[in-house]
Amino acid sequence: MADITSESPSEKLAASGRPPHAADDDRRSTSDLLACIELFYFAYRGFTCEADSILEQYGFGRAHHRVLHFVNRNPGLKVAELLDILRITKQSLARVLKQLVDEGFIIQKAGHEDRRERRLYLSAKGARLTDKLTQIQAKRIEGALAGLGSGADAMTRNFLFAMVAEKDKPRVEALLRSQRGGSPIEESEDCNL
Amino acid sequence: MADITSESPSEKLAASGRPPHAADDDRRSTSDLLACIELFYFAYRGFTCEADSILEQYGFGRAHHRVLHFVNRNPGLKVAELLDILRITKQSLARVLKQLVDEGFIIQKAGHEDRRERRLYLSAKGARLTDKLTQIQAKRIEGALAGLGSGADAMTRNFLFAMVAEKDKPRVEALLRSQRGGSPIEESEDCNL
DNA sequence: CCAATAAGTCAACATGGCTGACATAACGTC
DNA sequence: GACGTTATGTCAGCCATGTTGACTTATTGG
Repeated sequence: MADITSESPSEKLAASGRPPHAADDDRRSTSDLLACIELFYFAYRGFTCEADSILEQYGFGRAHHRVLHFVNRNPGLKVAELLDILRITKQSLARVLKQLVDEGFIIQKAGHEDRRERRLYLSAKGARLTDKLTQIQAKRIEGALAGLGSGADAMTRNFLFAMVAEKDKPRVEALLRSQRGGSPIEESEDCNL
Repeated sequence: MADITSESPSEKLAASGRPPHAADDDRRSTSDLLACIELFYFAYRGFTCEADSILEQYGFGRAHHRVLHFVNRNPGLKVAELLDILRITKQSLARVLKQLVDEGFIIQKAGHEDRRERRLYLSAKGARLTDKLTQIQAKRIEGALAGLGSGADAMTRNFLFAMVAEKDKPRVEALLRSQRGGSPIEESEDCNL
């Protein structure tokens, strides 16, 4: 695969005829970082666009997708936890959550310990849609990783985690742990957000 | 650095007490891909949030940032080209572009060949703001790459490029090339989008 | 009984997408 | 020089999804 994004001196020379000069090497090449900034924007667009077009068929948007995703990943999630993950207001969440519940994609059950809580679960219908969305995004990521060498997998995850805002890192770490750990979030003692 | 995101069998065992079983290894672990999906969301949020808070001080949003960014990267950009990069309607662009021009962050000049064209440039003021935004994002990316091994740089760019939607790839490739190539977009013969 | 908590709801507003329709100026051609 | 095309700008209105503030309801626990 042609390495489109790299800026090795030889390629720089070959592609543009401009000789590399010392100023380009201020730590990491500014040009490379600029390329990353831009790529991140386009990559995120690529990441979401296929799922968006499926969601559109259901009259849903990306906000609905997020709810489906995190409920899928954390069955029995409390509304308050979801709010904390998404960092939006309950009014914003309510709008999309209500639709998802009304249309039977998400099921709410009162908590058995504390009946004020509404634990969120996917219905079969909700699981079907979520699976479809997940598969399309997983496929794209898998395809992207496939072209890269071994270790790309872990390196990419580490890069992405490092990009997460500091204040979000503990939460994201807990989410990843609980999900790959196996014990559902509602039954863990130490993961109650 | 603790590798938070990896799912090596040993860690899986240590973290959750759940033994790894064969079904986890369907090509790439589904759990790892799910983690990537989630990480991409949180990472993009981390990527944008600092810039967003600066923009807010100016009464601008992410839409303004995109315009500033691409004009900075492609001085003399035509409105039509910008529309094609952003994939939004001219009405949506007009709203933010008008603000940026009215407030003196962006300068429009009629093209010298075709005077219908409005070539876009940053004013000194616009360049100052854009630099501030770029620096904060570049710093975050640099920080994220710093923790990873050598080669993370190129691998990350390649991963991100691979995530770009197929229909966008030629355009993104051209953008990267023109910018690292050196010849400004308005003077190149073969890059006229 | 009562204060605190989890959740839901109503109203209003901002941003940034969208569509459709139309205006203006400049270009190029017949 | 008239005319069709192109590049851009603009008006009006709609939608999705974020925000704030205020208030209700059900439930918990002291």
